[in-house]
Amino acid sequence: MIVNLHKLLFDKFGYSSFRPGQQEIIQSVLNEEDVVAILPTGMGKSICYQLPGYVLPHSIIVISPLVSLMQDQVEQLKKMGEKRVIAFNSFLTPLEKSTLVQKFETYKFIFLSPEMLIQDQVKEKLQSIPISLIVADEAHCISQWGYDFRPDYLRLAEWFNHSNRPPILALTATATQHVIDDISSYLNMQDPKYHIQSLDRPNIRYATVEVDSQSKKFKSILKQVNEFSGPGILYTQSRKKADDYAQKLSNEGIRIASYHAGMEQVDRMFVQQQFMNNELDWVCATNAFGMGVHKGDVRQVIHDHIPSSVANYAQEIGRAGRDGADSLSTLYYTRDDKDLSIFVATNDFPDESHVKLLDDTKKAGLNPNHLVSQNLLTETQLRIVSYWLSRKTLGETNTLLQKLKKQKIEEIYQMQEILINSSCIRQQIIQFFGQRIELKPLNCCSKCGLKIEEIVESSIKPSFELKLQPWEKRISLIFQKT
DNA sequence: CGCGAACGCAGTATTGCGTTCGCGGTGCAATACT
Repeated sequence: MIVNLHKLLFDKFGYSSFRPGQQEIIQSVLNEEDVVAILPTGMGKSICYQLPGYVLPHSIIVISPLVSLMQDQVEQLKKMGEKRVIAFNSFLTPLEKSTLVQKFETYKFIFLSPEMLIQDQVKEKLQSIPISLIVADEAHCISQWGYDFRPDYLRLAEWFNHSNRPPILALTATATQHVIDDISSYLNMQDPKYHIQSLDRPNIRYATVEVDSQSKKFKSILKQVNEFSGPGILYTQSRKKADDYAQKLSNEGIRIASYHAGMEQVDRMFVQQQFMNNELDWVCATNAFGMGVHKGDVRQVIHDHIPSSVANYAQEIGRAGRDGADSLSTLYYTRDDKDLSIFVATNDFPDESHVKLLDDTKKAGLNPNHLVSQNLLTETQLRIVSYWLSRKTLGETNTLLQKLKKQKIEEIYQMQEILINSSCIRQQIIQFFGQRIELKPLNCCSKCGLKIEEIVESSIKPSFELKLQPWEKRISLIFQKT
């Protein structure tokens, strides 16, 4: 297919050149190859399917993890003048859904969740219309969520598992070899092309600070947020802590709000909007916050805990400095924090008793949903155990769940290891993704001479004048060039 | 599991000690209520 991609890029998107990787990915897509594309955060992943949309003749299916993300992307495409676009999700009424599903072929871009994708009426319709491309957006979710949170992520290939299916494009910013393997195998890819960009973010400095108590941690973080302005994201491990920090800092005059899954959807959207519009300088959030937050000038990301994996850590700190300007990530932890991280990660993990309970219930011909209403199983536990039990024997399911739980714990130890050993943090993160760093900036990380705690501790009480100074000046020491 | 807030206690002003208790992530779709 001969297409002037640069002209199309300029005409439709207003850009005069591609960012690294984009053109190769788009070319592969137009060559009808299966593609796994790994681009660092902020490197324009959506262009990789939006541009082919103007070349390819038929519909493009985009599998998206969050309804809010779908809505955003639909809005973005509509703003660009594309009307043939739909987010097919539970915001629609049953009547709207049954009407719209019949008109799928009239849409250029159809956004769907994995859960919606495998519903019978959707599945059947999609099998009957011409489709040019299937896109798995944020494809690491297959690996990250499929096994123990949203099992429908492991079922994406069910409806297109045939010989003349359209090509598939998987997009993500974070992927280890293991995740890449999961993506290509669960999407049933045929001899996929890999387009992998360097995931190193030289403009982000990695600070880690070990403190000896929770209260010290709390105080240091308050001080850092107070004295070094944002925009920034403060990640906590619980909803309550997110609220606590936000309230305390808000009382001290910081424009901050909390964000977590315990909040109403509209409030969450409002906080995200305010943050993106610079009406808030900080968001204090659980790991619910981040996907789809396209804000270039986030200068800081702070953690008050040990993230549940190196991949999650990389994802979260990667939300800083998308504009390429110097940014700082700081992780505060205590010696015991890993225990809480392990508890949180494995607390509701289904075990043998849950598997037996569901197996017995099914054998007795009873409705498993009663187990949830009787609080014997959580909804997630039911979904996970059902998924595996319907595909494996009781024994296999137990073994698998045990293995998954062990893996989750192992991932936390891996994360902790990065914090406590003496090697460069940047190097360790990049090695984790099987890559090498090209250039180490000065004051690269806490292991390479960055002393963030001294800078935070030595800073003078904030005054009106100080607060007016740009944040870069306050800690310019960190960002001296090599 | 393990932290820390809250409480009870002693005994009368404030603090300190021991114990109990609460708390801990991620989302879809659909349903049942206002």
